Amino acid sequence: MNRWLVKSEPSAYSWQEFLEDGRAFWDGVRNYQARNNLRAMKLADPVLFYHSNEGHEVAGVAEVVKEAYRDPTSESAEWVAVDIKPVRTLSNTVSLANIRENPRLQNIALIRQSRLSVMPVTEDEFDAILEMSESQSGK
DNA sequence: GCCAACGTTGGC
DNA sequence: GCCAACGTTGGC
Repeated sequence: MNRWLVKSEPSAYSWQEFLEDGRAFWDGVRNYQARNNLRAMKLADPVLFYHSNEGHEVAGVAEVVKEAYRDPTSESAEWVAVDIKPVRTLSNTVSLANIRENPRLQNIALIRQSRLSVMPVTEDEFDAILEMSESQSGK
């Protein structure tokens, strides 16, 4: 099983909207590296949902419910979409600033490749983010 | 609003 | 095939 992180601008599609929808088509990706990551997603892989541009935070955990298929929003067959559904909302969001401060997350693609919108996350990185969410009881 | 990072395009 | 110009993303 692999773990992933996807970015969304809250003004375009927020975690809250995703919760209300109960499922989302992850389409519109037009970057080869991101597409390759979409193609590698398997059913039930966990996916962190990150708010870019505004918020700068991981808001929740989703999972893959449909593996890559041709992106209906593109005329070209080279682009793909996946479907994901919300699994749980983090008890506390984990901010980019906090991620930067965590020694376990120094190599996370979110920091190293800030423009990539779909990226793999290691098991340790995934666990570290969930632990940070649980431990920030006062914030 | 600015700027760094980086992907894409097009001239040569 | 190289590289400059340009566009986009996303943090600050």
